[in-house]
Amino acid sequence: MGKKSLGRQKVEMVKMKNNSNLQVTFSKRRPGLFKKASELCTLCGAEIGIVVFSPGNKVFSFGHPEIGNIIHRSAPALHIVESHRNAHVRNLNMQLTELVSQLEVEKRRGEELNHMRRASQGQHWWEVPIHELSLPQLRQLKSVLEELKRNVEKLLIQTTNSHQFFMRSSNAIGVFPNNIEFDANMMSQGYNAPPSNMMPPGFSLNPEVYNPCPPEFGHAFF
Amino acid sequence: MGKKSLGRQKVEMVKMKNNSNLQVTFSKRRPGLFKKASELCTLCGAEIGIVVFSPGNKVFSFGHPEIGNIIHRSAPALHIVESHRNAHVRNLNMQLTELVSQLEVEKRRGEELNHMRRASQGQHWWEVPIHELSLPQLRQLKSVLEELKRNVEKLLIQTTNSHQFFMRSSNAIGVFPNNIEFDANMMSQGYNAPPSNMMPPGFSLNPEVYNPCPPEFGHAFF
DNA sequence: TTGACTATCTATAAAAT
DNA sequence: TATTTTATAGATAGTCA
Repeated sequence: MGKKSLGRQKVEMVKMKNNSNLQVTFSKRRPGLFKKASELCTLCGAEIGIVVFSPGNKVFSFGHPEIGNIIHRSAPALHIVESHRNAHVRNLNMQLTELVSQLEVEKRRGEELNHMRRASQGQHWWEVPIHELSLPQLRQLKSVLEELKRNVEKLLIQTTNSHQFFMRSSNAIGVFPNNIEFDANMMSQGYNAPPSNMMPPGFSLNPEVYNPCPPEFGHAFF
Repeated sequence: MGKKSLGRQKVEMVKMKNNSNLQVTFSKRRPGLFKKASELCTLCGAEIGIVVFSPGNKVFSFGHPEIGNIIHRSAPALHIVESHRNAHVRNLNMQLTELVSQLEVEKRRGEELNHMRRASQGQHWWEVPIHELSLPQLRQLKSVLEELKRNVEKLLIQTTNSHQFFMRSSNAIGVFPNNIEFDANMMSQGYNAPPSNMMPPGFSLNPEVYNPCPPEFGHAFF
């Protein structure tokens, strides 16, 4: 009897022409990618976040570890400054997540707009909801930002206070290397910053979330 | 003659005990992961962003496509509202990247603090630079947020104007489904949002950036 | 879609260099 | 410690159910 199949064939590394093959390949390779990531997390203790926009514009995400694990893994008897820092990070994370979701919505809406334009060539291009949606979204964003700003100002004050406290209680300050530093210039030139993400359980804006079998990783990272 | 090597052996899917093996495995598998991602991008036209924190706390990132490509790939003769949206997204992205980098620095500092605490048990736990660094960082963040808020306000005004323009030029508004909607409640309950990121060329906060051979992808995504 | 199945390609653990 | 080699483990293209 002859061979049942030719088996796997080599595939040229260019965008696939056949669109249905492309879909199948994506559906097979995307979980492969997430599996590789999960293995890297498990074997090496790495922390990984991945976002994938599929050719059909669906969103898939992978993250390890879950945000909750990170927040709670700090030991109970921590130093006051560290808890301030944790609060700060937690706060930023929450606010950031909100910003990110705004962005995501904007992006998806843009894609929708593209689709509608392509789908209705010759028809009325203005028949899109974008100008309707922009106002409430921008207003929402504005209020989120205002709250974020207030929070940061509060933290600034708190940290100032604890800083002064340390100035009084220890003279060790200043002898350690300042190995993390900012300046305003840096910010305006652009840089390479990794994304952060947070996905509380029980709610999904839309995307499929990879929730693998091993307990080691969840669907949020930061 | 006997075999020169046993070849690849199966490895159990748990965190590796031997720390130097772990390092080696990470160094081998991380580029493998990025390669898989790049293949998925190339073959299927997917858009992917990855961030990896190594066991040694280095940061690696992968992104496709480059932010610039996304911004410029919109057709030249686009409708005014869409260009507003693009400006909006671009703006949010830039600001978000700044927030994310702040978060990243906070996170790394937290880990450092943990390391130092573990490393110097019984020594002076207050000998950490955290209370030194917090002030400039918080101040920096505050100014970034203020700028972000100003930008959003500006966009809010611009969008309001274009909205009014459309109100005058078309009566099609309102007949289309409002398929993306926010409300403040949603924001406070948490949701699943994929991260966004932006990494302009020529600058790196710290992390290694994957800059693969094929021209198809760069080191930024969004 | 959503998986099996097979044959083959690719990634990589260990050893050698 | 980094690179190359060896040989197996794992991923997946093509196919069909």
